[in-house]
Amino acid sequence: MEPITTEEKIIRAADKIFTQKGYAATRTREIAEEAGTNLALLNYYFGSKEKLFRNVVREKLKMLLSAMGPIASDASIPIEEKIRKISENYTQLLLENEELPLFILNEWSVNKRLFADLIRETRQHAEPVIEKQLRESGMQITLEDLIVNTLGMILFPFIAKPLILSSGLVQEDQFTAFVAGRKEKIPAWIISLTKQTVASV
Amino acid sequence: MEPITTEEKIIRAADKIFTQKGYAATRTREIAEEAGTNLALLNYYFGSKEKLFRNVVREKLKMLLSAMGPIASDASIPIEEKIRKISENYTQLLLENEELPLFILNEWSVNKRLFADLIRETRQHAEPVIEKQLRESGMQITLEDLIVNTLGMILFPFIAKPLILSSGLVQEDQFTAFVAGRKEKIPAWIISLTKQTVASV
DNA sequence: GTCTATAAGGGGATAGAC
DNA sequence: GTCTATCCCCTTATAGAC
Repeated sequence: MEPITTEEKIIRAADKIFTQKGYAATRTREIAEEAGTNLALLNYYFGSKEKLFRNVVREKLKMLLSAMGPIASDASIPIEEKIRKISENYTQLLLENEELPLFILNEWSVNKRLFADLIRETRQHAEPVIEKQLRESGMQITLEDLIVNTLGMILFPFIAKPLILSSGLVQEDQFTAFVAGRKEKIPAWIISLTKQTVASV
Repeated sequence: MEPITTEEKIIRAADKIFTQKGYAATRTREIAEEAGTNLALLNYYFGSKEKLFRNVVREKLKMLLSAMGPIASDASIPIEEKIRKISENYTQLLLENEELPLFILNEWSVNKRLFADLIRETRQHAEPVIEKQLRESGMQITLEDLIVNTLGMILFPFIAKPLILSSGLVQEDQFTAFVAGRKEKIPAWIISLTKQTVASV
């Protein structure tokens, strides 16, 4: 077991505070305090608040995309199995990082340039693979809708957690069970809505 | 046509800047400039940045909830019709206020106390009504899953818009058509997944 | 009601001792 | 590598003239 370096302590503190409060509301002094050190060392190691933030976001974004990319772009995995695995992986990841999706999506909307840079490093290009599998499977849904529905079902409970709790729809101590339960249901739901024929109005 | 008062100009400017940047990143000077006035008047009318923010959030939250509440809590509307109307209303509202859901959900997660206060003023209590309709309809889904799935399908494209555009899944100039198309499909999707029987694994 | 000028404090960053 | 002290700009808020 390596001792934790000061640099690592700062990264972990930054991770925690930035993810909780977002870039703008975060004070570098608070990160330093959380890390058990001081402001000068933060700048000594990372140069500036912004550089430290880029560091954190890069890791978080990688975390978020790597729970999906390798599975989605593997042509040997059938599409139903992909949905099952992604639902499982993501829910697991998010249960350990509940603030992750809202943090990433919000910072993304505020700072599109930063993410445009980072996404170029990380892209997986799974779309053509799934597109092909989708055509061959005869599913009644477009690629865009399939992906948006799947991600929405998985991510939305975490994004809207305060609303869900405030409304009393789910009790705080049952939230984990709620999303864990959903991760089993989501694949079946997604399959069922790809069997949808033209709706009678 | 009434002339727009200074107070109203400030509110509109605050609405725009807060919604775009969030509370922490917003500078009161920028709101004043956007309103074509100055910092002193902002404090003359609203007392402080925070009070102005509460004002904006109250209206935005009301806007978000009123697109759903009155329909959801009306026991005379069948459940399928509710889903159809809510999908229609929300999508329309969000097309005119794309940043609304991410703004509200993000500020909510940062400042739970503020929203706890505001939600008490605005609550609709539609859950018991829908719960009853759900039991009588024989749909194979829980109330929580029905609501989370429906809201997720409607809201998620707007929340994840930068991700959806960056991935190339939808082109910028087709985003409106994408979500407008979804608002017709969502009711059918939701119905289809409530017909889901126990999945064979 | 509206403005200019300024107070008071917080924020990120750095100098320089150890 | 680590710390304390400090710089200096920017922010919110207010005083006071008009």
